Amino acid sequence: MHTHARIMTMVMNMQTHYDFEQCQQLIDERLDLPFFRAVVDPVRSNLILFLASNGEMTIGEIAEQFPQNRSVISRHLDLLYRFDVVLRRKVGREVYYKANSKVVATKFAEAATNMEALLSLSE
Amino acid sequence: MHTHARIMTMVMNMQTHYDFEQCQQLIDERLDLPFFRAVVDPVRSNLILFLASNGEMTIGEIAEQFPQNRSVISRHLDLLYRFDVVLRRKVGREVYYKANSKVVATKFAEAATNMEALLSLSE
DNA sequence: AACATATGTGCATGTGTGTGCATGATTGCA
DNA sequence: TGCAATCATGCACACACATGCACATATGTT
Repeated sequence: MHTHARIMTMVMNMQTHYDFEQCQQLIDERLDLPFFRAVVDPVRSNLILFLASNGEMTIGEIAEQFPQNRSVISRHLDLLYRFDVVLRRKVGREVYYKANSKVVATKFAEAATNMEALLSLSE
Repeated sequence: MHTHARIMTMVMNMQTHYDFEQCQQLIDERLDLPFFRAVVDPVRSNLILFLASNGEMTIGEIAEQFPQNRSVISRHLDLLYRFDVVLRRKVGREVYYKANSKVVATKFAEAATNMEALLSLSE
């Protein structure tokens, strides 16, 4: 085994014992909980995919396709907007929403990478 | 551009308009919402990292390090166990828990891949 | 058997949030 | 200006769930 590879393995398996506070901070830095709590929801995840596949639509058009009330859809979309998950623009009295797929995909990819790194502490 | 590459691009960008029901089913198949709703929680995500870094511990030992009551920690761990996020074994009257890091990392990686594929419907 | 320790569980409480209705605000149109 | 359409928001209600206490259960010890 090469020296370089051995060192890399040591670094990767460096076993650290984090206490509660350290875990708190690491999770906070590497896992965007508010984002995931917004996305990992039956209605909102459905909305994201729906917008990603159907393109830009108004709140009214979207709400027609969902069992929830229009005001409920409006609030869900507003929440997703605050997390940059969807984009919106106002045209007259209508508000058009569309998925911000890149952000969602990136967030999931980042989380996967970070969790992989965080949990691979061996032991 | 090669014919093969052109076809791949077409497939990847094939634009499909899913209705509510189809989105519901696709999300259900490709995003394990119950799993993420279990993991994406301030206390439970902390527990996972804590166990991943500190190795196997009893409920009492774990609870000493957390602000929550021991019974609360017990219930959180039991929930994580039901999603295969942690492993446990009973030794005498003590219950030892440890992180099932592989499952967590795999789930996040799968979700990232699936979301990337689901949301890359162009448009 | 009697007691101590570790954990599970029933219960009450508080908090967050999803939901729909009613209403207000904004914009377009006649 | 008056009216209709679209959306935002205040409000009440329901429900899920996190929490801690008290107690039950299981196991070890004397």
